[in-house]
Amino acid sequence: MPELPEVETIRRQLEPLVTGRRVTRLDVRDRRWTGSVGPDSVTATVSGRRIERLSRRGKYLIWELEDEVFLLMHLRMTGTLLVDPVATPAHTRVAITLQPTPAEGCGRLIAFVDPRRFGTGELVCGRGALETFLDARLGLEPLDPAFTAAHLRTLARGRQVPIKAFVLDQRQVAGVGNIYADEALFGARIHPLRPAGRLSAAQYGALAEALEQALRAGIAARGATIDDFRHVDGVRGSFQDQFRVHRRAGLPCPDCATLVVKMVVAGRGTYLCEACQPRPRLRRAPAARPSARTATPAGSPESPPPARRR
DNA sequence: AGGTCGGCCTGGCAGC
DNA sequence: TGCTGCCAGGCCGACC
Repeated sequence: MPELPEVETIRRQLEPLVTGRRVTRLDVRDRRWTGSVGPDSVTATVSGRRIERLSRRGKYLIWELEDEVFLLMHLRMTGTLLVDPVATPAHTRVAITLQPTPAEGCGRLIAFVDPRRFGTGELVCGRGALETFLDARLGLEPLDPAFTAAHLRTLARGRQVPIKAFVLDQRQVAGVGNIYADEALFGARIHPLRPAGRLSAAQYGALAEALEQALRAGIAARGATIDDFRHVDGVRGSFQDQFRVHRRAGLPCPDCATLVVKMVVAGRGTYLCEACQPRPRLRRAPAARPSARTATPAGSPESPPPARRR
């Protein structure tokens, strides 16, 4: 599923092919693809405009068109962008035709393909509106120089949600999805269920670093292909070959050979090594008391009844 | 306000 | 073989 490295891979491949060219026509074939602005309006606004830049923030791919028109694409789980597919692929939701260049003599077709139809397109007019849109949805990316241990610690202060849920929250940490969250938490030796606000100072540092490393490794490998993700020419990414825990339940941890386990955190399949990522101790009554199994019979002199809390 | 959960969607696969 | 039903999950909105 496309996370930051996958979207960045697409952006880098697409950028030289589209920058400076004019959109002949944008054809929205699935009316549910567009957000607040209707498909006809998206078509009318985008068609005929020149592409000035292709940028990215978090998992959004941003087509920057002339006159401060921005088309924000989100691939969600199964979205892919294909350039000049041999035939129009099944599940094509949007088709973009680019004006021919003198050198090529023919236009290019870019297809937004998305079997599960979770992907979306959003049209935003004006740079201020773009910033407002993004700032409301996205926090800093781990690749941002300002994304430090101190930043993470401040964000997480007082939060009780599991750290995995926290890093998956795009308003906190932009660009991280299920794959890179698992890999980064393993890299930082942090259990995914640990409350976000209860990491040690060293752990915030390790996590900030591990998130950045995981994303950079993903970009270097041109993303991960589990089932749907493809490069713009249909080629697969290779980061899945470097997974250390993600989707490796029952296989040995690369560091200690303990078998990787799968659990559900924040509704997501979550993979970890329980030896390398020790489970947080449960917060309970301050005084340790004997468990029911080993307790001496109630009322005996050795075992006064435990003090009730509150 | 912080946290949890269901809905969206459909291909693939396990189980019968 | 063919059917049913479950699972995957990013994001949003409803709910507690």
